[in-house]
Amino acid sequence: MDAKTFEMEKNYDPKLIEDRLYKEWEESGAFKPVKKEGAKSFTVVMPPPNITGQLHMGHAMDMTMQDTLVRYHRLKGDETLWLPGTDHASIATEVRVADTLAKQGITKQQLGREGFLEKVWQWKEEYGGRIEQQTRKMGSSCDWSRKRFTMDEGCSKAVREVFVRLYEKGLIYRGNRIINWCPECRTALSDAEVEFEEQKSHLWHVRYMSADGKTSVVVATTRPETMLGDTGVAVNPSDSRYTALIGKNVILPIMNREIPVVADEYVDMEFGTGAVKMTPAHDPNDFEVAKRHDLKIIRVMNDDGTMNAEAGKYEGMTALQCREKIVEELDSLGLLVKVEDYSHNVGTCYRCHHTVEPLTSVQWFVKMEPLAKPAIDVVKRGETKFIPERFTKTYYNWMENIRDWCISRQLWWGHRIPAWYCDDCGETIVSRETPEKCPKCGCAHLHQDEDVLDTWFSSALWPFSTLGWPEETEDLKTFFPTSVLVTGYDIIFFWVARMIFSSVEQMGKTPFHTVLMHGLVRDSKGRKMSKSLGNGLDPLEIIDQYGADALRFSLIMGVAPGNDMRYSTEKVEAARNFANKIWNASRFVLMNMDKPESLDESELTLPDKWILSRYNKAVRDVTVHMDDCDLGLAAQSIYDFAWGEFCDWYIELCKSRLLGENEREKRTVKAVLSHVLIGVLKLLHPFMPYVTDSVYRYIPGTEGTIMTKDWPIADSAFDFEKEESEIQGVMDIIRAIRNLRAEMNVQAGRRTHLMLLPSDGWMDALKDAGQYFTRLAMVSETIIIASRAEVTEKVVSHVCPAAELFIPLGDLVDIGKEIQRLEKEMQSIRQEIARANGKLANEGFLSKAPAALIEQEKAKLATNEQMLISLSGRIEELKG
RNA sequence: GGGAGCAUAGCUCAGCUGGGAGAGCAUCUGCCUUACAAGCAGAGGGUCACAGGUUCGAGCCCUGUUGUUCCCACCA
Repeated sequence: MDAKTFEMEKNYDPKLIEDRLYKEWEESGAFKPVKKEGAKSFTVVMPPPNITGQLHMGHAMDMTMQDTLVRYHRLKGDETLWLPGTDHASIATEVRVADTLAKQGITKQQLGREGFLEKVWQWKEEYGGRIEQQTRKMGSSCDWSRKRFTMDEGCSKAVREVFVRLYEKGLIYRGNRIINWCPECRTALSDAEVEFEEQKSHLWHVRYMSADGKTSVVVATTRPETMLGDTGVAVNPSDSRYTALIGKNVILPIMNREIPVVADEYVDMEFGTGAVKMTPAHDPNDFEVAKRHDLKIIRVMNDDGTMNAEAGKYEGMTALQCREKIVEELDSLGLLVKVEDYSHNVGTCYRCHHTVEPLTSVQWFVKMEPLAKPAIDVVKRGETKFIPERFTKTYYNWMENIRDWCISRQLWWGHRIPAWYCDDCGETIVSRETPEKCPKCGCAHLHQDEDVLDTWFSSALWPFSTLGWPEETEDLKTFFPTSVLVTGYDIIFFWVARMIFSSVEQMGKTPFHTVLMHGLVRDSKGRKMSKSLGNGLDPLEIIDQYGADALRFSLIMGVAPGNDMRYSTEKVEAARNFANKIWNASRFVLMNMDKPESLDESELTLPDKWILSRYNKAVRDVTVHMDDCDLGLAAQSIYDFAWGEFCDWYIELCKSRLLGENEREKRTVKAVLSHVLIGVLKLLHPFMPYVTDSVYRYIPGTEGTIMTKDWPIADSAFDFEKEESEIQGVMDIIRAIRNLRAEMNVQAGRRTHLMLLPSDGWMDALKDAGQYFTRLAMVSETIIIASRAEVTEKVVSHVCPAAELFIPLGDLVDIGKEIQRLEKEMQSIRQEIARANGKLANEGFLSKAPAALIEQEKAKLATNEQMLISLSGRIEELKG
């Protein structure tokens, strides 16, 4: 036994391996791209986790998929870069740090902007590294020397550059428009950042008297408090109930303000009373109507969600308090006509989940229409493909209906908007550099816009800002456009779409040719993992228990792209078992090897040729699936080959020669074993990097890490179609023997004789197969017979395509039951024959099915007919 | 209101351009057979939601129905 092998424990223990191996990979520079003549580049940018974040199952899946692709391409010899980084996560981080400070009794305001930002940077230093360490634990082979942060110097420069360019093209503007306002976070939000949730409420019907006091109109509203800001009532122009009122004024109750009745198509005659109160400052639709009819806009709410001076005596109340009071007052005035139960969707903040108030405010916007169109076109032209394809539709749908993007946030942590205002003349200056003086009036009284940018503004530039843009760097030239973007379908709008239009606009190209989507990792009951439910699982704990390879494999195998998956311990255990299987198969091979052996084709026997041929198939399958980004299928292919064919069959089939005395045979077996084992390790390495690399190093003749070796290529010299079907015949016989033994309750340790009557053409394949039956089917002696007449003992028998087999079992055999059993077998063969005959009698099938398929059916039919003859012959004998 | 996904073995899920339904777990039987009990061998278990259609042939393609999940829109 080789000294190296002796070190191998009986079970694979990830803890002894992972950290040490990762350190070695990283320090050796194996994660860095290697320039090679003629090599293609393969680039993945990591979706940057939040600096406040901790690794969760979603990240684990994301990282695993990326690493799997990256390791595959590295093995294929591509110039491969996986670029890691973190996101400053403006609002999330600010809220988080502010909360922590609040617990210490400190407010943001006390610290002031500078002081607060200092705290956040400290926080970043303290926690920003945490997720990096956790990413390492996953085995992620990203190039840490290139790691980036969305607020580092380069990314900040890219942000300014893009902002200024868009401003200069008129695609960024500042305006007073209705936006989503989170009173809790005290900032504007984009449409994408609002989540709707259904809430039970009421629909209040309120009577507004006409100015002349002769008539009235009843409006229905879910938000009575906003009536304080009403500046009109709208009805549908074709609504005969209200024709007389159009153009007249009504009196807004409580405020006693005269407001006009206008006609607008927006109003649905069927809903409510068919008359809608218009509150342009607090409702997006009303805002649009107001613009068309030149209605006044009166904001009645403060930024903190309380009522302002425009609300008169209600000033200072929260919206809800105000609602109660208003309803009371309307009731006492006799203007409350009725109250209906009503449930409707209320917008909430995606960060703090408090109710979002639509209100008018001066903010910065990106004009989307001119950006959206070319971004749709690149996908239509196939320059970026979504996997699975259905997400293309989601993308189009969003892009085609997109509204302008509100990008300013009333926060401190983030990229400050590069706009300055002249205190003297009011000029707005947007500039890459901090301006010294006002270009219009020449004064130096400038102050910068207080706001920061939406965090997704910088994320949108990630595929090129991380590569050095706007500088023309080597990396940018080599690695842009990137290859595959791996991310969850939940951030198509936030991130993927915005990267595409930003890249098309700034770089003139799509940022990646493939978007590989994955779903959510849910808990075992199918619920979304979340902090509030407390059902989240810590990937690090799983790694601690089962190893990183097991976790990785469990997140990949059997998962279809874009589909949600349920996490289950059983799955991880199964993956852990597979890692152990690989470890032990390797251990077996290595126990019997002390030096490298080379393959000599002339020495190969039936099982050798079979496994080499099957191995070729595995190589082809895995490669195709990897190229298609079908990681789940690729993993399945390796699993099936490694366990189901290599371990279960080849290793067992080769043992008689390997443990025998013939040195030449031994060398051949060793050569085949190591050839296939090394191949399996390479195929599996992208999925299970640790166990594969640690085993690889035990193999005689290998040097260094497996991760920088070559991806296997199927060698067609080792395709053996004939041997594949021959061994199929042998395997059928083995299975039949095992089956018969089990059925007859033969003691497991008892060996039995075997008599074989080969079918036509099978003699060659079977004449040396005795060794396999001996080892795999507890056969003591195999006797090839020429006719059934040679069977003189009490036997059980079975018909396989390759042979009829007989096992003498003496008194265990009950002739009556044996006849029954054989008749049952005959029955199923008859059904098969009927099925095949039916097909072959079908004119349509014969004329339209592929020739190969027809031949296959004919062959099967012939085999089955042969088997039927044997069976009925045997039954006749038993009966006679 | 619009769009999408899912429905396959007891459970969780695969199933590539249509060509005899698969895996893991669970269940039952028997095995510590010198790589592995985290293992080996054997067995049972499915009208591929339902109804039509296309086709020589449908789990897969088309139409509809039912159930379920999600996304978008936001009729006050």
